[in-house]
Amino acid sequence: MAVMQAVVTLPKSDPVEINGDTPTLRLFALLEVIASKDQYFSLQSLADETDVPKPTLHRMLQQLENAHLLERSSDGRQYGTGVRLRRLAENLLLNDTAHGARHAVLRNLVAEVGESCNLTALSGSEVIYLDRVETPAPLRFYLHPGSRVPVHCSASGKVFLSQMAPGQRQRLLGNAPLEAFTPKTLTDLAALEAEVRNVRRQGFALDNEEFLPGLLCVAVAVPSASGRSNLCVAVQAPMMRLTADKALALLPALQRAAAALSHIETDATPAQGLGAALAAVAGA
Amino acid sequence: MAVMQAVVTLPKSDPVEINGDTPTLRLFALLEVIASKDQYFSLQSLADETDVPKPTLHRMLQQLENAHLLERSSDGRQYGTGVRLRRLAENLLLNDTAHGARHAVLRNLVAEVGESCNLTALSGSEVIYLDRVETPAPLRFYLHPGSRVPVHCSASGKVFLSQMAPGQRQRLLGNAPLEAFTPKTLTDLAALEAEVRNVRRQGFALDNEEFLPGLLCVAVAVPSASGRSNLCVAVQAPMMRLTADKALALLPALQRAAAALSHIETDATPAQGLGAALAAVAGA
DNA sequence: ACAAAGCGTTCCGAAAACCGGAATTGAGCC
DNA sequence: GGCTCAATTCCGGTTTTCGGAACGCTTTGT
Repeated sequence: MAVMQAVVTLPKSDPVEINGDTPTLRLFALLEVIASKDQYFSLQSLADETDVPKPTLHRMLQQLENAHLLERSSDGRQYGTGVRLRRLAENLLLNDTAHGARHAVLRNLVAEVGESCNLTALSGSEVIYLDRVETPAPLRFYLHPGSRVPVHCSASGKVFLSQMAPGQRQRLLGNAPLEAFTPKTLTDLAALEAEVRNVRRQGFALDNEEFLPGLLCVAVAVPSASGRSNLCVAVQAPMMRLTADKALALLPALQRAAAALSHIETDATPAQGLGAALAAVAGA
Repeated sequence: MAVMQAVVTLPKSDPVEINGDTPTLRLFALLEVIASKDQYFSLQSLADETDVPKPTLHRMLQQLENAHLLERSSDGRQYGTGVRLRRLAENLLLNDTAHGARHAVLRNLVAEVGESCNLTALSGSEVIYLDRVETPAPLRFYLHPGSRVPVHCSASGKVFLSQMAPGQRQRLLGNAPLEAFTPKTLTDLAALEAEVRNVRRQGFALDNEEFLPGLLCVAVAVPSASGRSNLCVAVQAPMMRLTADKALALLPALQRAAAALSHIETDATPAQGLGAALAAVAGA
């Protein structure tokens, strides 16, 4: 990362273009800027970093607020995401039409490792299961797609935490106690922080009976261009079949699947569209 | 007009409104319809279920496709979500930790008091439910997030009123008569004024069947630096389970939750200057 | 206490984007 | 070829958007 300098004056960062040939697309570009923030923001701060005229920005934000896509802290100076926008985002990820391609990758992975695999995302303060494929083995833990699990005691959750800035992580965890689901659940903030640092270093996370007794789980992030991903692939199995040692041996397969999923996310070009994604899967 | 005879044709399901006062909002409404689909769709199928004229729909979809928000299969007949839209959805959820943290506090509070809890804000002349967590008990009053309630007959509303300057309060209430929802609703301006003064003195507000018969509700303000926060936490329950006496016993828990929420708000606020950023770095 | 600065908000005429009925093109099917 | 159904283009009337300038409110500085 860049060296911190004590430059007291304005950071005066790059302009951050709000492009788009139509008003609507400009609005989307604005939303993308907003989506990249992990803090509330003011009209002025946006005006500073986008060189969109203030009245224009005001109108845009007002429009989004009226539609409940954004919310405003009622002193009128801070904006944040609204209910409707969050719901839209969740539905998009859940009903994703690239779902089929991803599902194929998961199915493949299950065939290779022989245990149930999940695709997860972070939503609010919980991990949500976007998709999953079951092991053929008769003994299994079943968590159906769409269900949610706390961040602090799931492998995927710990991966997400490991990608956050310290402040953001603190905000998410600091205000509610860490609920214990099993004796092995990490309920101490310092211990969790250490574990998270560990996860960041090794690039994967383990859940060793921290959520359900007898359940072991390994997760890796699906790489994304930005370096911060909101998708994880994970294997899970009863400890009876999968010990921590054996789980580590599955990492290469997991990482291969993660890479394939990453391609699905980025590869699709308008010219070839869905075909390309499907072909990529077939090649895997 | 001819007599209709061969009415054998289409089931003609419900229209599915695409509302919105501006072109952009109409486009969002369309995206919401799309986001609810779990498979590819054609222009025609959308036209059938939304009664938006085909050329209009075509233009909208084209616009979204050009912006890579949607993708189209190479034969041009099937649409699906695009890379950019998925990334937007992921980023939105990924960075929305403020909301996640607030939700966690609410969940916690519900676990403690055993009744449904809400987070509310003043929006215009009404109280809006920002978020809520349900009691596990089977008997409940359900008001979903995003719904609105009048100020004069809700606990949160009275808290908001109690923080206003007299002139502001008068402006808000003076224009329309106070609608009576139950026999207990305060419809007299002087009575309401007295109640509000009461609320300010004691620091919390009670709604004793003033909005819905059988519903009791207690609210406290989430403290803010400015001294006038427009965020409230509230517990609500059927009087059958929660009498006014018992409700008072929950106040300490409520206030603790309010304090926690207050921290989240200030943490997630960019504030003035570098303070927040430096604090975050120091936390590393 | 008063002035200055910063921020959100409102105004309004010019310019751009949107709308959708009607007509056109292009596949796929008797 | 003739027919059907879907996607696409046309185009002029209507609705939105745009943003410089000016206005108020609050905070900051002296």
